[in-house]
Amino acid sequence: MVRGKIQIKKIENKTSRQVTFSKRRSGLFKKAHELSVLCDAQVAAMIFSQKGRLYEFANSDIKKTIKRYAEYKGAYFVADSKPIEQYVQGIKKEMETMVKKIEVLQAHNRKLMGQSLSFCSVKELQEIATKLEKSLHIVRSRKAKLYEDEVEKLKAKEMELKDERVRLCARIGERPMGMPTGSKEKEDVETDLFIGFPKNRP
Amino acid sequence: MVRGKIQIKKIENKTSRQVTFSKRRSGLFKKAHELSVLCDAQVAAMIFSQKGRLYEFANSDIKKTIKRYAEYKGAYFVADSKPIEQYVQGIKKEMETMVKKIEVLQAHNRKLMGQSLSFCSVKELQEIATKLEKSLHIVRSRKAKLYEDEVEKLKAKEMELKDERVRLCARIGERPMGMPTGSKEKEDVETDLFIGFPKNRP
DNA sequence: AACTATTTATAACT
DNA sequence: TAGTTATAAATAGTT
Repeated sequence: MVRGKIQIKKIENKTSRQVTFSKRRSGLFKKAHELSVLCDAQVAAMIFSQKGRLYEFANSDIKKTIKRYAEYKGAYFVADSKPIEQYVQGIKKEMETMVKKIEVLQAHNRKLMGQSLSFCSVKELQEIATKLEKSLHIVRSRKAKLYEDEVEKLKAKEMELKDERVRLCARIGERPMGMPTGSKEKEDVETDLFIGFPKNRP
Repeated sequence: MVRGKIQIKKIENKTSRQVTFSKRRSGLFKKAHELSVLCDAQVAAMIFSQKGRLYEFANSDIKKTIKRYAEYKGAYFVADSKPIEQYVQGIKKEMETMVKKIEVLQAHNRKLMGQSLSFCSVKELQEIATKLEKSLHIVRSRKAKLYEDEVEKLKAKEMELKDERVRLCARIGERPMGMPTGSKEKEDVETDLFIGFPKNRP
């Protein structure tokens, strides 16, 4: 039984403090629940016991409530929560690496393009020149190869067309005529109609 | 006066709902305070009214309590709080841009180095060759200029040294002797000590 | 965890 | 919004 009103100050007896914690905690959560239902409010409560154990109540998703709280308050206070912080740090490091990579590539590019040579030594210039010569050689070879291939292809096509012509002439004139243009006259003559004795007969 | 126990369900009358909200809210916070003091616990509570107004209680810094809660729970749930989310989004976009930039630079570099030319057209190859020729020309000119400068410098130095020699000789031999090496023998002869009659005297 | 005397909270009203 | 009061609800100390 309650003998009188209690003072609101820390309960020194460990056992009764734990008991009171348990009772009042459930009382608090009950009240919180009733408030949320009766008044259609969004309520969240979190309690850490002395031992560090967490007890929580929320009528809706507590994370949403905390987020809403964060937005209401400006949200920055969660900025340094560790995992995100580490994540952002990781990204930043990656970015630095990228920036350096870009700088190196740009420098190399500039030199290959004949820019920013003011501080190059003769040796360095010689190296660049050698690189450029090699590249130029490769590019020219490649270009030459492409031309060569093209010529090959055209030749092949030409051959194909000639064959076709032979075949077609064979079908029309009943015998092949795969000769170059020069021989055409002769053939024309030979296939002309002729009345009377031929001139070249004895 | 209380006529009987009430049902825990939403109070439909707006006015009494607001009154009850106000009373029970303060009751809840009072209980929360008492719990925190009596049992030495860390307590935080947040309530959003129907109108969206925030009421909060915490015996210590509420932000610390929420942080502790976040750590206890794994902290990821705050990852998409808007400002950080936006920040991270911004960084990611920047990274994508960088990645693209690197790819472009690398592709350009490769071509300038005579690599990955397999899918280049003749026209493209010609453009690359032209670039390389220009670069090579610039690099060679630069190299030539450096050599030229070097030669200039050496010539200047030579002149300086000659002048110096003239000046020194003038001080030692009391008259200038800025002649090339060929005249040296003669001067040596003339300044040698000589005992007896000179040969070239009549 | 259950009991219960008493305090505390609060619903209905002013 | 604040005060009053009858009554419900919570709970301190105990078993």
